[in-house]
Amino acid sequence: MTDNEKLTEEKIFEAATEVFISKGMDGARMQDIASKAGINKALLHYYYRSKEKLFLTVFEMIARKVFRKFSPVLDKNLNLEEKIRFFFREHITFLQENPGLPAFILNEVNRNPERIRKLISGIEFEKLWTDLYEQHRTEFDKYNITTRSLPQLIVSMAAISVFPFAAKGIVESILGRADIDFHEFIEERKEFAADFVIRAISC
Amino acid sequence: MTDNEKLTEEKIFEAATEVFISKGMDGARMQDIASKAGINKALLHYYYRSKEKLFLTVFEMIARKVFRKFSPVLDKNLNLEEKIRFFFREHITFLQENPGLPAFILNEVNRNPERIRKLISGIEFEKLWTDLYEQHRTEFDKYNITTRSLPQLIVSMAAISVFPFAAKGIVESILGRADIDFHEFIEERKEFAADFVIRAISC
DNA sequence: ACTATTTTTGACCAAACAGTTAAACTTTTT
DNA sequence: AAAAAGTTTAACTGTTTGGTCAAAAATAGT
Repeated sequence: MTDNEKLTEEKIFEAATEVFISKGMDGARMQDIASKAGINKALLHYYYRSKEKLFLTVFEMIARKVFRKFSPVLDKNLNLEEKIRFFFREHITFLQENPGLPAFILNEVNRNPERIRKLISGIEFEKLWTDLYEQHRTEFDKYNITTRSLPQLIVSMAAISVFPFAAKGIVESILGRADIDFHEFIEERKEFAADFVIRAISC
Repeated sequence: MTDNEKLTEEKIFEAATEVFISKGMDGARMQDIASKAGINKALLHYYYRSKEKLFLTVFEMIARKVFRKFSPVLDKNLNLEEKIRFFFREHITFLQENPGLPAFILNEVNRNPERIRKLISGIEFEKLWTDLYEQHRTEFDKYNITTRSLPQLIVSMAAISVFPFAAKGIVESILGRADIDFHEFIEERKEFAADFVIRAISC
């Protein structure tokens, strides 16, 4: 039955996603994934031939999901300030719902750098830079953002958004000492981050 | 010979540090560490009883090294702006020399959150916050930095400094597409980051 | 109802792995 | 120089792991 097949394959994929995110490629056990999916270990290899193949499927899907979250910024018809607010609101909300993704991706990319090359080799970055530049040429001039400093700005924005989740354990621990709840901190961060960046560029 | 002993133990520790940083706890193999140290695998267990013990020794040493790098900011007799410049210059330079540390620590803390609790339980954060506040009370008032926004600011500064290294593979790849060298990018970042933060708070 | 195909399982395998042991070798102590 | 203590090794062990296989169970095709 092709209906059942979809179900099983999906159950495996979901279980694998969970286990890989929390344990990483090396720490994950095929038996754990099978158990979590409520099936036999042999059935895992029936659907996905090897651990490597299963991992790659999961990793690509997650990476795509994450990187996709950066692009809506490009086609929104907003001015630079609105775009920055839009980005932090949407992106941090996405990470709130998927707090484990940054650490997972960062770790796996570091463990095997070729993975990222394959993933981003399909993206037309040249077009991306130029598009962004075209869209906000006058504002970039006004704010003194040059070809040289734009990457610094973008990496900084990604950092401000992603880092608290990538370092969740540490940040959570330290905030706890000051009686600050992580969730509250993140909620406030959506606005703080936008204000912060906008002030930084508009002086 | 206690001289030889030190040498062997040190050789093991150095080899273990290298392997653990590049492969992580789960990915590291005792045999690899032994080979890299130029010794027998049994000798590893003679000096450090188990993989867990060896890892913990290495991890604590690295974590201490990293966290220590945040504290000099507190006892330097500089005004807030100078301190921010000092922090980014020193911290980014440190990460330049140890580019693998952020990803390693972030990953291992995520993999086992209790580790961090033990580490930072010894630090007096309450004193740390208040010290910082005492030192720069007037400047904080002037810049509108409140008890509420200070943690946001500090996490943002850590993010701006650490993230490019934690996500080195990704950042390097994307920069490469725009013909920007990672090392150059980092070199420029020391000043960019300081300017960025100072402008963000002084408006 | 019978056959062919697909899905699922339990039992198994070889490789990899952390850790052990007993003996050889080296250094220190007396 | 002999005994004691500390260091290093090769060979081994028990377990965990990813992966296989043949047979059973379920489903689809006729």
